Amino acid sequence: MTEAPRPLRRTEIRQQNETLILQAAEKVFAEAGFGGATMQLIADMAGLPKANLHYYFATKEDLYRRVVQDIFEIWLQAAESMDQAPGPVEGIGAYIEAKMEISRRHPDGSKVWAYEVMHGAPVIQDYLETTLREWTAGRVRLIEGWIAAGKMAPVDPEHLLYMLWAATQHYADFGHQIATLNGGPLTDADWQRATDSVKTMILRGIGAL
Amino acid sequence: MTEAPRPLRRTEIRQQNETLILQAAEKVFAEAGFGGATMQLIADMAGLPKANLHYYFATKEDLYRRVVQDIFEIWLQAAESMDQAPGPVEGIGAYIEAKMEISRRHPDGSKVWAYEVMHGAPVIQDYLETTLREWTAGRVRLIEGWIAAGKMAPVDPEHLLYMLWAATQHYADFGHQIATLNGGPLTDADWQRATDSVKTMILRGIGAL
DNA sequence: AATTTTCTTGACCGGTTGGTCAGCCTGTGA
DNA sequence: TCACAGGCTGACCAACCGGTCAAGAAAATT
Repeated sequence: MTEAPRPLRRTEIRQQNETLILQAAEKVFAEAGFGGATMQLIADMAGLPKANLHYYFATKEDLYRRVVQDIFEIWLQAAESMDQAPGPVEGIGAYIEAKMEISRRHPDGSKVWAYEVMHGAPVIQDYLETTLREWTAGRVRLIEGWIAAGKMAPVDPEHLLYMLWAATQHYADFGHQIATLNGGPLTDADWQRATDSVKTMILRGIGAL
Repeated sequence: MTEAPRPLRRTEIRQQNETLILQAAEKVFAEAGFGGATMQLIADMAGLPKANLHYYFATKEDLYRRVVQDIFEIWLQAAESMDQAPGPVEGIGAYIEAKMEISRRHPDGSKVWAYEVMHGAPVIQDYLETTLREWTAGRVRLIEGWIAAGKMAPVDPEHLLYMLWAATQHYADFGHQIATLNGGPLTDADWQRATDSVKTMILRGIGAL
């Protein structure tokens, strides 16, 4: 017997179904890519008829764009952990922890982002050229300040950022490969060890330890 | 006026067309993923009729599998640079250089590999479980030997390997993002600086410098 | 020169895709 | 209570997909 569904308000309905669809879409896009994903598959995963998806999201591209944008927001929030830190040990350490946590909690989102960038960023090119470029420039200045203050070795700030992104996102994007080599999904202890390893190697690599 | 095509031998024809198709396929699979790629697109890029593709490769999956396998071979060859090195500075240094060179020369291949692993490795799962696992186990022992000999800090060998893969392949898989932030494709000097940055940070990060 | 084998290709096919739409259902405000 | 706007969906469609095939062209073999 199914539980009696309490009547929902209009705004609730919209909110609920949009997030339901977005969650399903994130998963399907991560598993199959944009071209491999089908609206029918997303609909089935969301438990809704396909036509209902098109009521909330006009086209497949619109839906995909929303998924990518949502991920970008989460991704940018982690950046705040880097600011207002006295030095690289705290700032970069916190950033690594935040990014590793995202790789763990939102592996599908990370994959969709990777997929989008890998294929030339047809949807979020403007974000790369504006928001991401500005954010990067700001962190480069921050790192240069730390270097000038003698708090870390004179590494190239851009390539340090690339390494931070690469090392942390790798645990989401290549999670399947890691799990295979690990003999199964990473446990809590595995994730802790991974985070510690990345932090130790990078912080020592930039001469901050 | 077109140049008179010298008559080709059978083996030449087969060889020539197969590599022509494989090159086109690598590019298209990298740009669109397996699901987004179409045989028609690959055929157009190779300058052949679609039916001709199916003469050399029975199915789209067969063609895709060949592309992934070819990349895996190149990828494994770079591993040899790590062996027969007296210590981590030479071994890991050479490995980073080899992997960076692959990221530069075969960015499409790297993307197809990333795409394959990201989507659960449906085609090359057996390679991960056999060849890659054995290779990894061998390098873990190599690194453990270097640690025991006091040639580097006691880092977790697996996570060091993940960082090597992540940092180097990032320049291929996320090349578009890097080029955007860089204001254009990386020049020779940019690639040299990138390689040096990765080498310096990682080698210092594992206490080998 | 004749014959066999390999290679090439336009035309075609069943199945699937993203997207549409008319009509129905259901909260909401008067 | 009633009218209306927002939410829902089965049925449908043109376009496109991977793959097939028969018939012809070209090379190898006899």
